Amino acid sequence: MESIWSRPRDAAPARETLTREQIVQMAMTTLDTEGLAGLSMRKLAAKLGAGATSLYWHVPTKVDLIDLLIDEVWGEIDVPDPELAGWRNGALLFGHSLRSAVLRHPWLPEVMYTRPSLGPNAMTLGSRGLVLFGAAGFTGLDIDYAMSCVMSYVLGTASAEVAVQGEVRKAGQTLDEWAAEMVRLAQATVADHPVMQESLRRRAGHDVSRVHTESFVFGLDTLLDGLEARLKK
Amino acid sequence: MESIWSRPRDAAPARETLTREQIVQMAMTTLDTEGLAGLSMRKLAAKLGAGATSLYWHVPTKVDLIDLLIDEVWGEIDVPDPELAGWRNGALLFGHSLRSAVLRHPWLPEVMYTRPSLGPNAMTLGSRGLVLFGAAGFTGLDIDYAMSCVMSYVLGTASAEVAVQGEVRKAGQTLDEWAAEMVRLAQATVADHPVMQESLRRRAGHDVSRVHTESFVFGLDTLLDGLEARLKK
DNA sequence: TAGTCACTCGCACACTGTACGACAGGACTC
DNA sequence: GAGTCCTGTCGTACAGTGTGCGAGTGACTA
Repeated sequence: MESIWSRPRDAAPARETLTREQIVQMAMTTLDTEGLAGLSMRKLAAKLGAGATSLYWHVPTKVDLIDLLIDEVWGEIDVPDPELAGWRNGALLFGHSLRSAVLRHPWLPEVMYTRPSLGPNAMTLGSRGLVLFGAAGFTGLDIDYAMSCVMSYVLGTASAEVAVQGEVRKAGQTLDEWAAEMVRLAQATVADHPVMQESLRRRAGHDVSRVHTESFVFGLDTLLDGLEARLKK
Repeated sequence: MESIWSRPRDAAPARETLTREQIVQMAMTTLDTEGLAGLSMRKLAAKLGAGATSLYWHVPTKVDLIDLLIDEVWGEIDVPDPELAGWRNGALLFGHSLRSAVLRHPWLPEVMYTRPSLGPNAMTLGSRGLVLFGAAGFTGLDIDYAMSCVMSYVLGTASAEVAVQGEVRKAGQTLDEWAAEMVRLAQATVADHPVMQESLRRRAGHDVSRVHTESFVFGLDTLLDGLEARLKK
């Protein structure tokens, strides 16, 4: 449980100097544009006009830096107040906010499942989420369960979504070009999977990213329906 | 869309020789016991009594090797025939099978979200899943949506679960020791998050891995409830 | 016997995270 | 003003990484 959150920060800076905030921000834009593989301490330092090992004064290790970045993302998500939106609307908004954060930061799934999130933003995200599902009427452990099943679902779908987006970008195609090639290639590959072929044909006509969104909404609605039903029992 | 699946395999071997299957299997046990960071081509080759670069005759790159390993995992999951189990029971069993596969191979989340799965086992998994949800009564794109929301939910929860397990193992504690320390530490850290503290206190009494399972079942049931309700409309 | 193919492997390259210790400059104490 | 500390920078070095290249070896075929 030794983590960057449990160690105290240092006092005030003295002269014109690198800051942890600068480092985090530059790392964030690097990650967003070049992906996890594009982030090295040397390159990051160079972008900041600093020597490679200077970063280590501000940040203990690269892993800790990434923990900071993850928590930064948690800070971007908004969890509505159930008083204002109602719990179901709030959960819906929360889900969409969470998904779009993952889509904005496609490197997140690659790193977030290596370590539980214990940073300050993760904490307030958790708190507000619990408030939301507590307001819905859940009690005891069910509050936690309701919160975490919505969160897991959203992160799961969004993660899968960025996986195909990453593949597509690497191939230098548009999503629809990729999907089309996928269908063509499937004629040969999945010859013995008629059910799979049918599924591919179903999607072929539609805009790929719309299908992704629709699929996401379908699942989220279904899950919230299930939660609502559970409340009425 | 250039992937290891689209390239043809080579002909028969000649003399006593390394095989792709050996490599895959050894890599699998290494990954399961030492994690992703413990797998390097050099060390893997050494375990097989081979030179490092010999592996590259059998496998194009490390990334491709990992693709093979991922597909191997997909092959372990069973998707029941809806004729035998009924769709809801089938989906339940599928979910549990999927979750336990992730728990057996905790390195999976770290790699599976970097690229869509297109291997043969992924295909049959997909096919059988579609059959299952087709049998439930869904039609058109809804079949795909139903299938993928269950899959995303299960993978999402299981991924989060292995994240805390990994942290715990790294700390060399049992799950419950870790949880206890977590609660203790939270007294200070989350002082301004009373809702979070309450949640931690709720869990404190219970066996941690039982709570995980319960949480998983709660969400899966809820999701299937939602799907069932959708069918009746 | 010669040649070809399947396979192995040592070396080398460019790159990684980061420990260490030397250094510089501002701020404090005497 | 002199000395000392604390904050911050950075060059060098180490142990590792994935993998391209080309030389080598054994078995089979003509």
